[in-house]
Amino acid sequence: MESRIARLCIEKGLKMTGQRRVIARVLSDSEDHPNVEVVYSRASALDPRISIATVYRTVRLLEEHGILARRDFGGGRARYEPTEHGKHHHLIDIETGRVIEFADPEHERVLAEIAARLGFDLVSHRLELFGRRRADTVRTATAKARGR
Amino acid sequence: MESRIARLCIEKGLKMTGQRRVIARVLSDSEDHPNVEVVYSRASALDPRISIATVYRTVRLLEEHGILARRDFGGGRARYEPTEHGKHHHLIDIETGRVIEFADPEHERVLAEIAARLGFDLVSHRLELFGRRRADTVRTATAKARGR
DNA sequence: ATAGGTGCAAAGCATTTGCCGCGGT
DNA sequence: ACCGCGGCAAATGCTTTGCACCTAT
Repeated sequence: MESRIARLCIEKGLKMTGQRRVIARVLSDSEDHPNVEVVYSRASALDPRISIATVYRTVRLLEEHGILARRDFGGGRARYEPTEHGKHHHLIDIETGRVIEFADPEHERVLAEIAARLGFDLVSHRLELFGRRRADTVRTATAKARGR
Repeated sequence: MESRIARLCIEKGLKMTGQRRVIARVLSDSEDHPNVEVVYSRASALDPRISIATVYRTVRLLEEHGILARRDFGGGRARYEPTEHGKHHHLIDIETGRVIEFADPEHERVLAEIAARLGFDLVSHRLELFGRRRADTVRTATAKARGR
């Protein structure tokens, strides 16, 4: 059966080749924020006749069509996640590189207000927190957010 | 007379070569967020015997010593600004690339709280807004923020 | 004197692209 | 059949580095 991202591609009228279907599946199934290298190795496992150039071309295409979002968590490689994944931001554990997602709807509004005050319409924004796990951490309900 | 950044270098016990003095001066005098290429050309104008490799090495050194902050405003090149420039964030005009600085002290606290809630100490963060100038913009007191 | 800085050119790394044969629609 | 896609390797753009010489301290 078609993966969620493959279905989005079809909706947009993109040509569905074997390679794209595999890459779409990998991305649909990923629960983390893989970089191109990782997408490539996962895709290769499903179908070895895929080149990394195609992965680069495909993630770019998907990004241009608003299906994927490109992220920069430091480390010099772009990382990707499906956009239809709900509004959230990222907290990167600087010791392990682990990425934790969190939502803060109120933030959005505050940022738009700041932009408006400066005479701008907010088009997009980037917000990443870099933190160190506290030694005395008690696991709370919110801390359950799945690492990605 | 020594530039502000040159003085910081001396305080830290860094060897002050002619090239470093020139680069320090360029950075001290810059009111924008230059990338390495721009720092290089400004430095070359003051003293042509400077290589771009030295600029790369120097901004890196200054960053490691906390004198410069590296920024990423998109476009694939790192940009730099002195750290002792007050806490602020950046709004990038997506049409012109112009960078506008704004401060929002309250933000800091909110972000630290979010991190704490997730069990982390906030070490650093990244916040950039990307916006489009509003056609009907009336220039207000806050809009005077100098583009950088 | 000597540890460290500099210039140059080459290497690195992530990403893009030209070319040409191949495959979806 | 036609146009776009994919593989490969070469190109690109930013940044780093090896090496031999030079300079602050």
